[in-house]
Amino acid sequence: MLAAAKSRLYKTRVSKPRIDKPGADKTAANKRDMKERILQTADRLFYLKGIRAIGVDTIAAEIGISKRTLYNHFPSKDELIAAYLKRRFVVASPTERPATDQILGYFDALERRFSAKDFRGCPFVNAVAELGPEDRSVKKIAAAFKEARRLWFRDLLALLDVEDKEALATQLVVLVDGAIAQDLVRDDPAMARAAKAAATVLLRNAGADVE
Amino acid sequence: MLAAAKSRLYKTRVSKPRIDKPGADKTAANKRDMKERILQTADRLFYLKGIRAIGVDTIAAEIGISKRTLYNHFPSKDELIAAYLKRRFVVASPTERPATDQILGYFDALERRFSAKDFRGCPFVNAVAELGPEDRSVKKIAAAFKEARRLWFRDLLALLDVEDKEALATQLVVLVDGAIAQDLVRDDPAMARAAKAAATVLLRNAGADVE
DNA sequence: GACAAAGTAAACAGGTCTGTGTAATATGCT
DNA sequence: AGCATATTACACAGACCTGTTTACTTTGTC
Repeated sequence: MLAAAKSRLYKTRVSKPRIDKPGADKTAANKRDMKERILQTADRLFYLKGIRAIGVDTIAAEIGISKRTLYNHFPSKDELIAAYLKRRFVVASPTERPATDQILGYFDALERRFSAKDFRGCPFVNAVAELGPEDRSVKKIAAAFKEARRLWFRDLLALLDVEDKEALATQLVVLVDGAIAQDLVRDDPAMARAAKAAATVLLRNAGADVE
Repeated sequence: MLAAAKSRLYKTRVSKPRIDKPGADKTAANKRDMKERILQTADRLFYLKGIRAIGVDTIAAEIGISKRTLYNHFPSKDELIAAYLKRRFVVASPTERPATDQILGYFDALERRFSAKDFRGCPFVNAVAELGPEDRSVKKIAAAFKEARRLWFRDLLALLDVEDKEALATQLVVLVDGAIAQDLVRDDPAMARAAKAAATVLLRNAGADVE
């Protein structure tokens, strides 16, 4: 009764259902889940709508948690943004397939991504464009990602017998980012095919066996 | 005296120096100047700091005019953004130089722009990234610009004897935007050179006389 | 000198955003 | 059963943003 009497001071807070609220489970495992769930939602909204366009309120509301909980997992929006970008930092690992297949297949995968409804350009380029180059930490992550992808191409090129694999790898990432930028603005997945055609010419010109 | 008595109602507004305020000249010619001056300042700030990062207050304060004056020239910030992008919509006109020189020279010019202190990527791509693809008008202007540049390349290629100039023109703009995106993130003007080298290979492969 | 046009400062309305404070409540673990 | 911890709802501070209003001033022109 004491609790009830006290709670009358606070608007309409007597005893809410609170049945299947998302944050109900408080085990250590689910605490990690919560962080991951916040990241997943932030990823989707930041990427689709823009980092500046999405407030922390929106993210919390989308998950169904309070803003306070979000701030218990991430000390600031900046930290959440950094975590979002770090989580996007995934570079494909080389497979058993022939190197040329993997390189040219990358452009096929790109075209498939362009065709997806929820594609909205490169999250790293977008973040730098949105937050400005003054944001050192964001730019650093973005630059690291771009270099990692360049190295992925370079290591595949090393398996081939091409001249100047460093330069060629740089040209390939230029083609990739160019296709992405063009598709972002023009909504034309064929840009990936154009980039692939160019990549094919460059590979053949460098002495690789293509086709 | 009456005016003085009245004005006492308003804080500290008795008679300010107002000597060489920018908006002092009110001829029709200078009215155009004012609009242009607003656009110039908006351009610089929007491009360097980002459209969302700059408020209309900041622009007005930078010029030394009142916010009201700015709103007398542009009915809303959206209109100012649109005018900013339209003003950026400048495509080089073809010159007397040989077509290959013009095409490859474009990448040299790109490298020079990358090296400039105030380069910050493609204003159209940045605007789409910042404002989101839902902003139809911005995306439309951006797409039109990209297409205009592609046509510029295509018309130059038409002067050469190359096969499939449409496809090659697309590949060239992919290289241009790729170099821009890479430089934006990595601050490396050499990206323009990498794109130029790739363009050279593509041109030669298509049957153009290069070098 | 009078007047219209354009500009000015400053406050304001109404909105959004990040981040914090607080009291109450729910849950897992011992 | 009791305790630590996580979570909740909600209010709020403080900042900034777009756009408007108001009373007044400056300027060129007639």
